[in-house]
Amino acid sequence: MSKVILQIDGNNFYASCEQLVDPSIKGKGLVVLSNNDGCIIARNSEARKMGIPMGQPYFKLKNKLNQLNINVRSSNYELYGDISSRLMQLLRINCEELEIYSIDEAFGTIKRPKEKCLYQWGKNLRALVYQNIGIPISIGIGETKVLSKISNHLAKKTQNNSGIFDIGVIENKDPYLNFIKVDKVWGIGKRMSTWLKSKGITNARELRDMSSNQIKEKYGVVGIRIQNELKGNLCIPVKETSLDRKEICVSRSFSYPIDNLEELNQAIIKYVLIASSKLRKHNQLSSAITVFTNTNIHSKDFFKSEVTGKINVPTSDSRVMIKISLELTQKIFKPYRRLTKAGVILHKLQSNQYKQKLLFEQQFIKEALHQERLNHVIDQINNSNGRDTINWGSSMIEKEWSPRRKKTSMIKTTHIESIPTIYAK
DNA sequence: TCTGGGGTCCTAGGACCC
DNA sequence: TCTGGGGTCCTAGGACCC
Repeated sequence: MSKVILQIDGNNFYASCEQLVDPSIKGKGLVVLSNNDGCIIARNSEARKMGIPMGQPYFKLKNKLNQLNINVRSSNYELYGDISSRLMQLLRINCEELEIYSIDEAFGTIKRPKEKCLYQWGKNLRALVYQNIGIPISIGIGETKVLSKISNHLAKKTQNNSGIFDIGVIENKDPYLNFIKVDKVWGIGKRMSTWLKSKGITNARELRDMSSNQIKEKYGVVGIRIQNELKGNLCIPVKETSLDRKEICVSRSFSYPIDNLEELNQAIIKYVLIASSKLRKHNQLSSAITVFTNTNIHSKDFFKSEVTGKINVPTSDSRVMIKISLELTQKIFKPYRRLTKAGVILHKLQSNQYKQKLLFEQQFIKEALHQERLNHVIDQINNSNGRDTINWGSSMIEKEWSPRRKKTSMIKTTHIESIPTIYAK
């Protein structure tokens, strides 16, 4: 029995979720837009067949989408997050280890019984997920993460595998690796693939067989690991997902450019509140904050500015973080710039289990505990009644610059009042 | 007119130490 | 003109991912 790596993902995940809650759009073209209705970030297979590309700005394709009668949805992360956690729960039961890699993707491990192909096992899991969650998945199986990724790709690309591919039982992988373009290999991005192509390396098989010295010289351990994984040597282990994040980032584009400090302050406060409540949800504390802002990245005089500040005593207290962030915001702000985006990042996160004891006067401790309880109560109210039900006064100002989301599916799986009504005939 | 958001990991180089 | 050698730790930024 040998351990194999699984790579499992939801097919066209966001689009599948939208179709799940609105079956009337099944079989028709569908695209999902990014925040601010900016870009196309997901499309179903019908839209793909009609030639709708990924990542393109919505305004450029609006007419085409209309002509082709393709449905459009703003992204509804609350819905996708809920479907995702149901999916991951089910996968966790069916794998030995599970690493949740992103909202729609996980790596897992299971034991392979004596060189046996796991096709039937995968087929059963796929059916189970479809029956219980209602979305289609693809399963790639291989000796390493990089190979299981390639397997998953093959599962999607080849017709007769019906969403499952097991490259682990294939002795001569060359024909399959020849088929995978080098820039499709997991870990090879724009820069590396440009360099590889200049060296005459165009597919995964050639990357596997090229001189490792050459890779090492240019890309160090990162490059070598990818090559080794292609050879079947496990270098990037599956690590069971801990919920301890290393950073928390909250950023948004504005619906229109802003150029004054007040509006920037309001935005930053709002993002700090979201970030700090995430932090508390994970029982973590932060000891450094970055605030940043920038103008349109596509404009000629692109401007960006960021600054990081330390927090002396690690905290998850909204009030403390707002105070520090506003000082930082002063520093990043420059007048007469048309700012289109801003955000905050919390760094150096630690578990609040080891919270530094505040060895100061009784009064100080009392105040801190008080504040902790207040934050907790605010979180509870917002969690059960929706974000922004109750919040700090400074964040309640009317925000015209808030991102646009005009086409959100109203149905959610996390609010009882949004559950659709079904009438029996 | 309009071009997303949230992460991880690695490395080079600076600050500081003896 | 010449200006040690070796560590560690931290940070900023690059590259990549979905």
